[in-house]
Amino acid sequence: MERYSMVLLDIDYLTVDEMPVIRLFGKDKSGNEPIIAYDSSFRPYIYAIPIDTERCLDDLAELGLEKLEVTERRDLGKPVEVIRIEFRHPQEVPKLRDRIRNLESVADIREHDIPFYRRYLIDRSIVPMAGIEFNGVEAESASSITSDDVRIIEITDGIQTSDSGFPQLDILSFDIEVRNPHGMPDPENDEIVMVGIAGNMGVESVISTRGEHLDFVERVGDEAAILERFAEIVREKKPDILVGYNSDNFDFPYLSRRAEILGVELDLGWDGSRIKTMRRGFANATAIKGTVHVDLYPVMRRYMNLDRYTLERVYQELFGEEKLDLPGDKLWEYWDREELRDELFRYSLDDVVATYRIAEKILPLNMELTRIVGQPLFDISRMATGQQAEWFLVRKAYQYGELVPNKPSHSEFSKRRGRRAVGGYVKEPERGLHENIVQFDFRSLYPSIIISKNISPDTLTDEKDCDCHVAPEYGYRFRKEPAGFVPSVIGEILSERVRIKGEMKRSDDPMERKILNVQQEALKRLANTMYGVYGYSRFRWYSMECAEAITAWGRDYIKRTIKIAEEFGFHTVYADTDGFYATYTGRRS
DNA sequence: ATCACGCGGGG
DNA sequence: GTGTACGCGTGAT
Repeated sequence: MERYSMVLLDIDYLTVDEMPVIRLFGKDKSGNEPIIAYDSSFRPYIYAIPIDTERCLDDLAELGLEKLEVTERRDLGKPVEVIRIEFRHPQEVPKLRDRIRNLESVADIREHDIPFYRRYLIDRSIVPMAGIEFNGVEAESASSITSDDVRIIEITDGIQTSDSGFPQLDILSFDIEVRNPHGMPDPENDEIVMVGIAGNMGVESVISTRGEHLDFVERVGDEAAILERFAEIVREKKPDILVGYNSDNFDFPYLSRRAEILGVELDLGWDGSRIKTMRRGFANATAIKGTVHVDLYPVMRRYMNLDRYTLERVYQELFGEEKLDLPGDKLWEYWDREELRDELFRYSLDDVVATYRIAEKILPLNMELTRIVGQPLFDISRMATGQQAEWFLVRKAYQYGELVPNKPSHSEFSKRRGRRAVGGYVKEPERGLHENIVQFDFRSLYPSIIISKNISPDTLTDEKDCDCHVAPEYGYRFRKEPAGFVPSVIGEILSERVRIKGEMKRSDDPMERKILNVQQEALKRLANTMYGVYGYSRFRWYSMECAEAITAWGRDYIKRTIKIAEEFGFHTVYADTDGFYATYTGRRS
């Protein structure tokens, strides 16, 4: 047995002999070698909140459930007795949970919809995009499905985070060009003419059947060979991250269909598996086992606020420079006409390099969010900020011994949907040019209110004679003691941020300061998200009372501040939520 | 006012 | 994959 350490990139599970086996995909920190580590020690479980514990244990045993443990957790702060029900396989959970929920001895079931790999990350206290270490044994021979450059390790025990340094990530970006003479590209008819790749692994080229006189073009025989060469490069390089722009919904589905038609295998997974495109609601997501595929389009949509999110627009906003842009419906002519073709090659290269540059700029923040939230980068990069906040809280709930609330039912969801908390106070700006403007604003107004007024679903109470904070306008009451779940978590986030900012001030290494700055930025974003999620209808800790109380206190604070400023001779010309602008008149009111 | 519908990105 | 899912603007009624 040996101690292994690696950077954790991705996670999933397999079924071996009907039992689940967690797979951890990572890279050895020193040699940068790909590793797949198997852990067969983890089992799925859910909680039942019993009405009658003894009867419930009998009823569960009757369903064939043997591993039952009576234990204590808190439910929105209140201690409750629960039965932890262990299953043999994750897929038993959806099969049995309705029957368990419908038992007369059961009041409710909890944590029955936490994906198995997420449960593992939370319960084992490990996070992706960070170091982990474990005891294990090297598998005798890498199985036939796995290429020989991947080490296979069976984890025996002792998995934990390891805090040694984080190596430079291998990032590869890609982008395809299609010859589509009849409107939108149709993979049934329109061939792929170029695949551009760029990254920090010594790659920057366009793979194509033409362009032989251009030094950045790698020329191959036909379309199938373009796809094969692309697959070969990805398989050989095994980048940590593969990025595209709208690649979930365009490049990868298109590549897959063309590969199918041409009989090419897109087996890019470290285990030799094919890329897999999944339907995720209204959109797709393409996954590669091992390498993390990040589609920058959904990431950029969340990161900036623009009218459009085309690659050109996003690039211009981030770097202040225009990139080469050709009309999409004319690209096929650039391919067909020899005198224009070089321009198409340059456009292809420009696109893929732009994609890489955006990745370089935006991934550090997403890596930090991944480490803080503790779920895979693949998921984090496709999650709305509310979802990120929720999974962060799910992890915290485990640490605090709190039960995770269930997701709202369909009817609950539609009931919530129409409701919206009144927003911040806005005083419409006075027309005209104002001189000598003074600006006042609150630092992290909403997070501060949540903490100082202890606003949390578990501190909200109907008791009249409690030691409570009472919300203005609404009169909602929040117990002062003990600290609520969400305020505690935000408190942790903010104090961690203060610690990092202190470290940043002390550091004189510009590289280190930059990293610390991204970390504190990620924490700030998460703290600011926490307020909004109370009013987000799919949120597990949804509370319209909390959402309304926060903005009510916010309005109260800013109005009172404005009033005091006016007593000192200021005149407010514009106010919005957490700040206002004023002129100094000297007239005390 | 309320509701169904369609779009985003990609070529 | 312990699947299964957005949010907004538009035009019609």
